[in-house]
Amino acid sequence: MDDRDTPLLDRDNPDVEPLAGHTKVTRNDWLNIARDILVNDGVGEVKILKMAAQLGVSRSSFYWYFENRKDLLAALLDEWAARNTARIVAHCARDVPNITAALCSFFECFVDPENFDTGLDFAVREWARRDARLRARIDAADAERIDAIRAMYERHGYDPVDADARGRILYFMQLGYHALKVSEPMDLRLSRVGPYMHGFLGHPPDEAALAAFHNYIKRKNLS
Amino acid sequence: MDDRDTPLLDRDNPDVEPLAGHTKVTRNDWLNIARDILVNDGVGEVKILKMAAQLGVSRSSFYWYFENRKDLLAALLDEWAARNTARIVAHCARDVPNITAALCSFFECFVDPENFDTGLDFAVREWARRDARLRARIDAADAERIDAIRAMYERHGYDPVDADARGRILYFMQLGYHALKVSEPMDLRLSRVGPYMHGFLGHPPDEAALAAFHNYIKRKNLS
DNA sequence: ATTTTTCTAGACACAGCTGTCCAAACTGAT
DNA sequence: ATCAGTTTGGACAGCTGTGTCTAGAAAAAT
Repeated sequence: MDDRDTPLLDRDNPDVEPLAGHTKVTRNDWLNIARDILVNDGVGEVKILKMAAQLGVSRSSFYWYFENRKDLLAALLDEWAARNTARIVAHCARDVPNITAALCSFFECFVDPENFDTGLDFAVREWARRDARLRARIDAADAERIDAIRAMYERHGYDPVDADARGRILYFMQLGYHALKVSEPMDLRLSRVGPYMHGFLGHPPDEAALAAFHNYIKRKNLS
Repeated sequence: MDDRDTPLLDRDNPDVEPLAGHTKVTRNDWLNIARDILVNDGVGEVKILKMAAQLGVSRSSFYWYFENRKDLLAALLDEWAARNTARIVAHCARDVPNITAALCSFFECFVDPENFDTGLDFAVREWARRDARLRARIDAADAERIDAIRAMYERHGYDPVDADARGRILYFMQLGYHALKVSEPMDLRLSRVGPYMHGFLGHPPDEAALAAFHNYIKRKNLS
């Protein structure tokens, strides 16, 4: 069941400068392990006791870095907002020559886990089932994301009503794709981008922009 | 947060014969309330203490009807298997004149909550995240359901490979629809059945069977 | 060298949940 | 009316989790 190993700790990470003092773990370590549990097992399983054991550190050390459990969870939510919603908005706001390139920019978020963490996004949605205020925050995030897409369409000449409809379709479709955890090789996935795009745009996509997107994927070597 | 009221108890239900003895609750009451919590809040929240409070009964009464918490959860799972997988299989196995009618029979499961409880299905899937053996049981259920659909296609003349592909598409599409919790009025939903059907079949649907399906919905007055 | 700061450990209090045991209540049958 | 069977309540033990407080260890600052 728990064959998952703990994420790389800062003390074992060569990219992080050696921990000062007799520090054993960092705030980041707690956040990483908590996010890991959140994504894989749900909020309910984010337990200080369990994390302390996995980190090989006393439970009370936790309270040096966080006020309490709520504080940690709030930090995870802030990270979620920054890592997911903000990235989508930024990608949609990019100044690109045409709508095909704009959509490619949007898709970039979802093919690169560095940008949009789908696991985190769905874990937060699951979490919201037990928390009405969080549910409201998610609704706001969805609205903000959809609005960014709508604005993107509008900037490229779509009239407001059309832009709104297309924005929603694009967003729902993209999240639905991930909700079902479809797993297909990247080249198969890429082969469908053209036809999809035609549907999303209402006209054939710009081939140059499409080719650039394919290049981006190859360059980043995403599988 | 918890503005949900407890399901109708047998002691308040006029359709159930009055409880014998000084019985306050029934095994069914426990199951109903547990299923309710499972669907809305997840397995983690299915707590004997909380349920007893909601039922207005002592916690130890629970142990008259169930061995322990695991026993209750196992009962819920058995119900899930019977209520969901078995219904799909039964609907697919029906002896109907043509493939259009067969697909309509399949769809019946999903428009009528009496047949297939989507909330329960997804709650169980969520539950399985923390339970590898349950995950295996779900995989088996999915396989069984898909196989039933495949057999349905085959009975109506589709060759094995084609039947398999169409079976998977139909099943994944249907579950995906519910995963996204799309909420649209039934008439709008119905208006799309024809076009969908064409896609699922590879040829236009039989209009008579389609009309019969529309009638079924109206007769059952499902919204 | 000592003092201060930073971080960790251990003990304690407390709350929530499970499961067991036994007594009590109520009903239906004899 | 009593007895047996059925269902519930209350007390107890035990486990897991949170949060607080205090002492201690190690490095950094003076």
